[in-house]
Amino acid sequence: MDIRDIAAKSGYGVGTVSRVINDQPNVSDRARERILAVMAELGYEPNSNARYLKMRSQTPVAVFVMGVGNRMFDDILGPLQAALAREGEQIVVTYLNGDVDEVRTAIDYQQARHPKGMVFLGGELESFRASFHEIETPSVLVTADASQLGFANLSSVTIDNVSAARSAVGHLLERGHRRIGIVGGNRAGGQIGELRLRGAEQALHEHGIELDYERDFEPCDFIEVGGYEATRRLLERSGDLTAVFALGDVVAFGALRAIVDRGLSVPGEVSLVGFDDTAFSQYAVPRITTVRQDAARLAERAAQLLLDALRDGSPATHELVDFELVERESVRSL
Amino acid sequence: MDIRDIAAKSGYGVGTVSRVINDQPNVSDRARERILAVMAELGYEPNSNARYLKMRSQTPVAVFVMGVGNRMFDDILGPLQAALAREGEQIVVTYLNGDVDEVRTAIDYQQARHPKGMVFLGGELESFRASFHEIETPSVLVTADASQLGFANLSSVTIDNVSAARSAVGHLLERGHRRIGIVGGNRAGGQIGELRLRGAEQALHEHGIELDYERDFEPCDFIEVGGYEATRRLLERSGDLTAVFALGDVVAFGALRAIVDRGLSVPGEVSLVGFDDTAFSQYAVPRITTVRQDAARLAERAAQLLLDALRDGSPATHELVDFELVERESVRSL
DNA sequence: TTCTCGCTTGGAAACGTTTCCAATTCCTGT
DNA sequence: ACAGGAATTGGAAACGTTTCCAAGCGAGAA
Repeated sequence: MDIRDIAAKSGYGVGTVSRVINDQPNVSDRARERILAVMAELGYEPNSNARYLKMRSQTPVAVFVMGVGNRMFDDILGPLQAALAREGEQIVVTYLNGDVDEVRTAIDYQQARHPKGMVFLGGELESFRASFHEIETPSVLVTADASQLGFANLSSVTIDNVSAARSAVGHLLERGHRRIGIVGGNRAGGQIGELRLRGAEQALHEHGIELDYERDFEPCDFIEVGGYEATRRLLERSGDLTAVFALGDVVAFGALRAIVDRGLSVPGEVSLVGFDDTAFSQYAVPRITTVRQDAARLAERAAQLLLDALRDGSPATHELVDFELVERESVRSL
Repeated sequence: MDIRDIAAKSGYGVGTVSRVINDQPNVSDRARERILAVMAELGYEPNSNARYLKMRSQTPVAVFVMGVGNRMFDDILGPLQAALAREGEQIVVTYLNGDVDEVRTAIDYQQARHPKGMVFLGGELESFRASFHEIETPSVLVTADASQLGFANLSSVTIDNVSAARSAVGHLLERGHRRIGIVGGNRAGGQIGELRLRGAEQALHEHGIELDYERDFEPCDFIEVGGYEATRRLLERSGDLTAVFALGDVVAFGALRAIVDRGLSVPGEVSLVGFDDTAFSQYAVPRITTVRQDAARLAERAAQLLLDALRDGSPATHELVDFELVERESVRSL
């Protein structure tokens, strides 16, 4: 069924029908009414491919979520969608679980549809350096720092991960902790993990302690089981740890369980600080001290950056949003 | 840039170029090579709108996630994407957070693009009865029961929620609990909550107890804060509760916190059982007894049903997958 | 040489829209 | 009654592909 069918049946021309469909002026009420009626009667649906073809218009903003199961991303996704929707921009999200080929395919696929813009949630972007440099679609990285990654063509909004991690570990240090284990940040070298690790190292260094990677650091993916296993190994290796810094709340969740499984209590024997301030750290028993990354604000700024680029063609920008150490119940003073 | 530009520059006709693009036979190696070279040189990218228009082909499978932040959905999404990808089907996911208008818009939008198929994750479908009846795109509901909802045109895969809930509450009953509070399932009447509630009621009934909705039931959304608030209210109202059944693990997470905040211990003073078996219940302290809903299997079956419908036009089917009560540490025998 | 047959190739038509321009109709003021 | 302008309308052209049919070509058979 065609716009021509509608035209024929309604007695008007295709031009008029098209104008009705697109809510354009210069159509008499009579015509509009009649045409709408016929469309309803025939159950007509415009063909969006033809439409997009003709309008040279683009498909909605494509959002890529790098890693499923990290609550932080869920928290960002909602506000992001809301902020974009407010300006009439639809989003289409693709979930990626890290496999390089999969990511490539997905990005290529979406790129081929010429999305208006793209948003990347999450950090394991290193392997895509090559593909990313070619991107000219307005794009923003959320939670990862494009400038540090060397993508001058992409915007990004993130917190200062190294400072944030430094303050988290600093907090532990101020409370008298000296033997601090660090868990999270995956081996492959995700940017986020790396930056947070660097912050931790700095804090330690400022207190005259050099981080012993071999002994006090255990990498893992940002997923509960990763945190659990990594912490288990860490604890096994160095029993004298008095605190654990998890590079993400999901990881902290696993860590908490691992600590308890070892017969230790939090914060009684081992203190724990997380990162992100997702629902987990707010509701866990005990409530977890963590670094708050404001998901809503991140999302909002990302949306704004994208919108700016879409509307005025604003150049790629890098933006930092504030973080905040939120003290709860999982850290004990020594 | 056009397929015609490629044709002109390569010295071949558009037909041949098109055949090269689509990897079709009947093209000499010489031609193929030359055309590929020109395409690379000019950085040509086929216009997918034109292509889809002409091929009357459809956009990828659209997945709708009804409610962001419920870990269960994340757990399903990964395997679902994987299973579909294995058969070459891409997915595009839309996140919905329950607002009726938003859902309508999103579904309309995706429908207009004529997706090959659709998948709905989650249950608050009641308000869309009208729209759903008109769907003729192969679609499957995951986690919700299409037949009970009266959508003969949709497939669905789910567990038997009422039996599962019955066994969960039965477990509590067998352990001697008599004063059981139920929390979760939202007021608006999501199917899932309703079914689980019914199962709980049955179990109680079988033990000669009639559920007092006013006193022992507190509805809430499937989100941590909902579980927290609802449980707080419940506990305030009836202090003699000896167990709480949360209609979802996320809810149980909030419930656990609320119980502890009241100075009660789990399972010492209050036992807790959840539903879903997401990472939360496995890693929580204490580990939560819950009803296992096999996310991977759910996803796999859903993918298969959809694929069948896509390939052979198999009719809508309703499928049940097994559930399992997994006993952990949050239930005490009285 | 001539015929056939199979592989390549070219290009017009079609997919379902929007857009633009020209044509028509309808008012309004004189 | 009529001119002139505004509002409405019709329909051809164009968007960038794929598809189909006809045509070209060469090689092997007769």
